[in-house]
Amino acid sequence: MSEISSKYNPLQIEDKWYAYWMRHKFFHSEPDNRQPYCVVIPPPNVTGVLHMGHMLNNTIQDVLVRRARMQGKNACWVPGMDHASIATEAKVVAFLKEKGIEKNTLSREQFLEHAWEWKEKYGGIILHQLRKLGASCDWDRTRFTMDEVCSESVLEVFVNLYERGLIYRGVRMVNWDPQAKTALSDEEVFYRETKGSLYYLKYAVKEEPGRFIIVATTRPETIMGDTAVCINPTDERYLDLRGKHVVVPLVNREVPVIFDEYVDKEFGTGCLKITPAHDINDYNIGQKFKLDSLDIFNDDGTLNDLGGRYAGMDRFAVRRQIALDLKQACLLEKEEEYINNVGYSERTNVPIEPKLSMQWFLKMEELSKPALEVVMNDTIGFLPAKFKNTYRHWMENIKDWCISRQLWWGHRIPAYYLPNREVVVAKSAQEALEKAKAKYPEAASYTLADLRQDQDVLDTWFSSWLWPMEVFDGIRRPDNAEINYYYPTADLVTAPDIIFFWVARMIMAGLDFRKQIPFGHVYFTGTVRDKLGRKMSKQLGNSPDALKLMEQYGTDGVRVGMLLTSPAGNDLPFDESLCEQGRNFCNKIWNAMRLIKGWECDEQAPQPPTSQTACRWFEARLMQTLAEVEENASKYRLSEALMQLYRLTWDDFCSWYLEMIKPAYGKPIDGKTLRCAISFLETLMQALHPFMPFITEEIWQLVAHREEGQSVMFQPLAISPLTAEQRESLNGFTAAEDVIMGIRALRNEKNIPQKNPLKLVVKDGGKAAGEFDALIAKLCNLEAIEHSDAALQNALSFVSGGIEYFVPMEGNVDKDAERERVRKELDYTRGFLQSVLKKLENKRFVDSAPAAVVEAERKKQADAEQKIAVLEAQLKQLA
RNA sequence: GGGAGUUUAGCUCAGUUGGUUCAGAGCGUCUGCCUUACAAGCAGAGGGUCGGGGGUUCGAAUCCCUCAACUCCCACCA
Repeated sequence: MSEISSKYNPLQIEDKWYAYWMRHKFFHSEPDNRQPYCVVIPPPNVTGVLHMGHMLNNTIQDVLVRRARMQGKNACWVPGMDHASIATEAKVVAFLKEKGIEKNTLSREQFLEHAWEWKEKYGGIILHQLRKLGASCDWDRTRFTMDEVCSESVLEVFVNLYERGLIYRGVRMVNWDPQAKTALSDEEVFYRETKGSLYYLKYAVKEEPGRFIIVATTRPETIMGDTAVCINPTDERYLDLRGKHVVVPLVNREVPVIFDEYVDKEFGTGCLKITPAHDINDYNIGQKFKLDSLDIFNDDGTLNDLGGRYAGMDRFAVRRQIALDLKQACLLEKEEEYINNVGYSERTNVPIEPKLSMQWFLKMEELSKPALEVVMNDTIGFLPAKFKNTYRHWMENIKDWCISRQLWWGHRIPAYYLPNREVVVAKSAQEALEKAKAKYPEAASYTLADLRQDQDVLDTWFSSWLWPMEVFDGIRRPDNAEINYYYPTADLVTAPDIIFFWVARMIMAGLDFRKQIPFGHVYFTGTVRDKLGRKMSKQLGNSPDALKLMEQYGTDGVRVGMLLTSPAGNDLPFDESLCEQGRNFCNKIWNAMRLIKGWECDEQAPQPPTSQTACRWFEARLMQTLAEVEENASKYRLSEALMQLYRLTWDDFCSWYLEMIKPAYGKPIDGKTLRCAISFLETLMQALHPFMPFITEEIWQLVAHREEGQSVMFQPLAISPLTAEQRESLNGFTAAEDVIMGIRALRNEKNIPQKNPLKLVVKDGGKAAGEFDALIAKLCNLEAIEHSDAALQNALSFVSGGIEYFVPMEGNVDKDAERERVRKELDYTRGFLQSVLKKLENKRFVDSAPAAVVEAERKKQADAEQKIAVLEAQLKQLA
């Protein structure tokens, strides 16, 4: 035994077994005639590094996949990466900047060259980190959302949807970064409370000379773009202005007064200036009232010609200047400090400017209907189900999806503009040219050089929404053997914050292109938070280093730590002490193995009856618990399943069973018991393997001779229903356990060390000993158990299962203390009996409650009465 | 502003159709143990009027109403 360390040392063991699994291609899957079990990974960003969210998410996937694999299913977990256009482009831009290269000095082609180079060199680190986590992915199938299959699939889908009239171009307000001179996606804008001023401007009423209305605005520099002033139709202060006009100050342009509910009567003066080109709400109102849209800014944030004498000045300079000019012209009523939420560019940290631009959209209404239905009717099961509400709310209010992004890294939109100002959508320039020629007579002379491809790329999600199909090349070759076998996939594990971005859209794509749901269940993980309940983020620096954690506590320890406290949909308040608990569990298992391996075996020795009882009992316990574990796991209650195995291993196996069969110090163990113990340990390793893949493989391999190529991961659990004998054994143990705890409590209370043997007298009328008696004697160090029909003097006593037990004491027992103890218990039991009787005396209870419930109350009554009789007798003895 | 959710022991959470097993688990705390696999351990103990109030019921952590606190998502603050 001495050669095995008393501490489990995960480091070498983990690498060793991962290499072994890879060498034997245990994770590789090919279609065959077994039932498939397929999971596609939520593809991490190609730029990503492993963080706690990935740890949780991928651990759960690995548990599900390993369980299925062990059950004999053809398990296939497909890994991959997302090109993540925004995040990656930002990274590459920053990387180039460090090398002194500005993005806007590069051509698109040059930039993409750098980007691919960067991707090859630094991308995909996370996939290697997932191996450290033990992820049993089929690495041969690794996909990238910008590889050939995905790129072609995306183009095909785009063309298809365009031809069906579902994709169209439209105007939309985008976030413009005047410094970077680029549009930003919503994700690249962060909002910050910013101190500013609220300016109260005087607009003259044209029809009533001398009358002014006051408009409050934070952006006086946009008055050049005003095309109306809007008032709430229920605002009595201004009802008489209906049909009238006001004059924009300084600009001296007449604009109509319009009325719309949108305006908040309480805010400012209740008058809102409308600048459709520079505010999304104003734009919507402008659409509604068919107002002109005056774009007053240049791309760099200076004013254009519409700015009149302010043309060429920067927007903020104009704001200051206009305030002064208005004041001078007596058109500024007042100016007050005001704090509002301003959007800033993540890239340049300057306030973004809303700007109208032409974008591509996908119509969602038609696609969303069937996708809503399959979730509401549980064809796709959401775990937990509460996310069905969230999903429904979104799907019922779905808006068209803006799919274009003003970036370079991504799938370029396959739209080609022709000299005749028409647009053609096709998978390639060549096809576009042919389409153009077929459609427009004047295109006969066009060449490829006349085609101008759209500059924008597609939203990242426009490729990931095809992910479950793309990974099997199911878009380009919809009838191939793999997609037919693996699709629909079984389970998807993801975070709830991308339920709309990703989950909903995969369902729509699956139903639309394959007429089949993409997955059977969606397991939503929670958010990993720190002890203070904050989200883990780079800014806060409150995220532990995932790799360091695994090094420190062992991968299995970290996996257990995370899983123990993360039921589906619940946040995971992460605390390193959880990993410590996981590590301690590994150590416990390790030492159980050390104990068993350390026993010398004597094949000639007969099996002691105590061991026979113990083995019979533990087998029953094992079957009972494994059935419950299966029940929980099949309902995706993984935390609960793991906790049950934790207690089965720690309490039942280590604390009870091993103590029961442990031979006397230095003595060998009999062969039968040893084989039993090893077989139980093997079963435990199988059951724990999906949760703790490394230590279970190590121990499974250590406790018996294995051939090269064998693995615990393919050993299905054999769970049989409990027999009558097994139930009896479980009951016997429960009774024995109570007696043992009684004796231990006694020892504890009276400070009698375990090594001092005691005698136990059972007042059961001289009945024969039960099969657990010998075990009680062994575990409590009793020199004898005697059965008697009389109470004992000079002894400590306790009651268990309605029977009195005595432990004779040398010297005198403190009768007063004993009496006090018995009286207390008697009082409690009488009170309990009272409450039971109260129920039973209630006629309405007896009449209306189910028979079983009433019966149970009657049994409680009988038990309590019996116990009271015993206690009363004891009290008499002590008197 | 719109929607959803949560509230049970010091912490993190179970608790399925209202009723046996209903007030539970793990961790932490406290007490006693360096006992021969493990001190990353062993044996015990304490701890909660199930967020407040009201109602339905023979019976409520569970169903209804109401109040309060917290969290998340979406939209947005002229």
